Amino acid sequence: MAETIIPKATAKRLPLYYRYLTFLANAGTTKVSSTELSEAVKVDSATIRRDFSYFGALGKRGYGYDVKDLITFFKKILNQDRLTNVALVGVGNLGHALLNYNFRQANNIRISAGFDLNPDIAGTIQSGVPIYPMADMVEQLKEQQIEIVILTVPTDAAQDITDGLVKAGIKGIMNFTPLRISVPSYVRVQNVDLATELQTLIYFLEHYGPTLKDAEADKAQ
Amino acid sequence: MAETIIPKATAKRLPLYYRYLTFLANAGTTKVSSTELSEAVKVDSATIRRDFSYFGALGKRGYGYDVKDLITFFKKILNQDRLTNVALVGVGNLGHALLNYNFRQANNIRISAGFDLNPDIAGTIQSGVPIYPMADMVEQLKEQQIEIVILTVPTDAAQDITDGLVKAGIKGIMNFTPLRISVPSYVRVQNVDLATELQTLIYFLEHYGPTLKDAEADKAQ
DNA sequence: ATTGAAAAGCGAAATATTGCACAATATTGC
DNA sequence: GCAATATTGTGCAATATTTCGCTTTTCAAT
Ligand SMILES: NC(=O)c1ccc[n+]([C@@H]2O[C@H](COP(=O)([O-])OP(=O)(O)OC[C@H]3O[C@@H](n4cnc5c(N)ncnc54)[C@H](O)[C@@H]3O)[C@@H](O)[C@H]2O)c1
Ligand SMILES: NC(=O)c1ccc[n+]([C@@H]2O[C@H](COP(=O)([O-])OP(=O)(O)OC[C@H]3O[C@@H](n4cnc5c(N)ncnc54)[C@H](O)[C@@H]3O)[C@@H](O)[C@H]2O)c1
Repeated sequence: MAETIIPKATAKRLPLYYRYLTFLANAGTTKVSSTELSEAVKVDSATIRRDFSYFGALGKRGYGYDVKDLITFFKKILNQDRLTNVALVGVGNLGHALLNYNFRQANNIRISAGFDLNPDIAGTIQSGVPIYPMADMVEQLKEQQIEIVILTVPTDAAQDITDGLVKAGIKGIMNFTPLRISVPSYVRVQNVDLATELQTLIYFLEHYGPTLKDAEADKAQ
Repeated sequence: MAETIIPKATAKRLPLYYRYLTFLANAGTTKVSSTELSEAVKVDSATIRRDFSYFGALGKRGYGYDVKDLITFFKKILNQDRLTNVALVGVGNLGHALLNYNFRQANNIRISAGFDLNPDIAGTIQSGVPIYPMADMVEQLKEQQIEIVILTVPTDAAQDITDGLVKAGIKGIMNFTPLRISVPSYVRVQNVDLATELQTLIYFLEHYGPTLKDAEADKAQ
C-alpha cells in the first residue's frame, strides 16, 4: 500500500489526467506540456506539475511529458491494467442507467452482478448483467470476490443493505443515496449526491459573484 | 450577492444539513445539537458549529439548535422557498433517470424542459416533461428564462451544445460528460464525473491504508 | 558546439479548511 | 434562586492544498 502517500486532492485528479492522456494518444499526439494539459482539464499547470512530481520526475525539462510514458505509468497506478469487477445494488432508474453505460471501454471496470428486491427484475439479465435476488447478495458477493458496490437503492433501505455489504466483505461503496451510511473504518464510502450537487450549484449562482476565479468546481468534489 | 462570503467547503455542506434537518422536523424533533447532527451527516461537530456561525449565532448555548429555526433560515439561503426550474439536454440513459427522479419533493427543483437530437424523443413528453428538438433549445431556454441546465449528452457533442447554452444565457451547467467544457467566466460548471469517482474509489482502496481517519469522502468535491 | 527558448521540478509563501480546547452562556432540576 | 450540566461560538494551531517564482535541464536551431 501507499508508496509515498499522495494528497487526496491529487488522487482525485488522476483519472482525469489519465482520460485526457488516452485521448491524446488516440489522436496520435506523442508529447504534452503541463500548460496544454492545463487547458484541457482546467487545472492549473503548476498543480499538474506538482501532482506528477509526487510520482517522481516523469517529464523532461524544456520538453514536456511523453504521452505514452505517462499512460503506461498511470495505467498501472490506476489499476487500469486489470479488469475491476463491481456489483450494483438497486436496479431502478439510476441503476439501469449505470448498467447500460460501458465503464469497461474507458475505465476497465465492469459491473458483473446486480441485485434487486423486485422479483420482476431479480433472476433476469439486464444489459448483459445477471440480476440476483437480495437473498443471494452476501453469498454471491463473497463467491465472486467483489469488493466494490454501487448503491442505488431507495434511501430507506440503504443502511440495512450496507450492513449486509459489510458482512459480505465489501471494501468500498459508491453511495448514490442521500443517506450518509455508517460503515466500519476499513470500508470506504464515496458519496455521489446528485440533488446536493444541484443545490450547491444553485447556491453558488445566487450567492457568489460571477466566478471568483474558479470557473469550475470540485471537488468537487 | 454574497452577504458575507462563505467558504466554498461550507457551501457544499449546506444542502446536506438542510436535508437532515427536514428529516428531523418530519420526525417531530424540535431541537438538535451539533453532536447529534455530526453523527447523522458524518461531519465533525466543530465544523458544523463553525459552518453555522458564518450565518450568525443560530443556536443557544447549553441547549442546541432549534430545528424549525434552522430550517426557516436555510430554506431561504438555499432558495428552497421558491421553485427552481432547470432544463435537461440529452434524454438518454442518465437523462431519463434524472427525469424520473422527483427533485421537487426534497429540493424544490423541477426539470421543466428537455432537449434531444433524436426525433423519436423530441416532441414527446417524458415523465411529464416536454422534450424539444435541439433546434428549439436556445429559443425555449430564453423564453422559459431557464438559467440552469443538466448536460447528459454524448461527450462529442458537449462543447458545441455548451456554446449554444451560453448563447441562451445559461448561468450554470451540471455537466455529466467527462469533458471539461469551456465556458465564459460568468458561467459556473459543476462537474459530475461518475467514472472518475469510481476510479478514485478504486485508487483509494488500493493505495491508502484502511481509512486514514476519513471513513467517507468529499468534498469533494 | 553555442545559444535561446521552453518547460519541468521544487522551495517557500499564500490560501483554505479542519479540529482542538475552552470560556461563555443557557437550560434544567432541585 | 442556585448548582450542575449541556452545548454553543471561536481563538488558535494543525493540516491540506494551491500557487508563485525561480533554478535547472533539455531541446532545437543555428
Ligand atoms: N434517479 C435520480 O436521478 C436520483 C437523483 C438523486 C438521488 N437519487 C437517489 O438514488 C437512489 C436510487 O434512485 P432511483 O431513482 O434509481 O430509485 P428507484 O426507485 O428507481 O430504484 C430503486 C431500486 O431499488 C430496488 N429496491 C427497493 N428496495 C430494495 C431493497 N430493500 N433491497 C434491494 N433493492 C431494493 C427497487 O426495486 C428499484 O429497482 C435513491 O436513494 C435516490 O434518492 C436518485
Ligand atoms: N450512463 C452512465 O451511467 C454514465 C456514466 C458516466 C458518464 N456518463 C456520461 O454521461 C453522458 C450521457 O450518458 P448516457 O449514458 O446518458 O448517454 P446516452 O447515449 O444514453 O444518451 C445521450 C442522449 O443524448 C442525445 N444526443 C446525442 N447527440 C446529441 C446532440 N448533438 N444534441 C442533443 N442530444 C444529443 C441522444 O439522442 C441520447 O438521448 C455521456 O457523456 C457519458 O459519457 C454516463
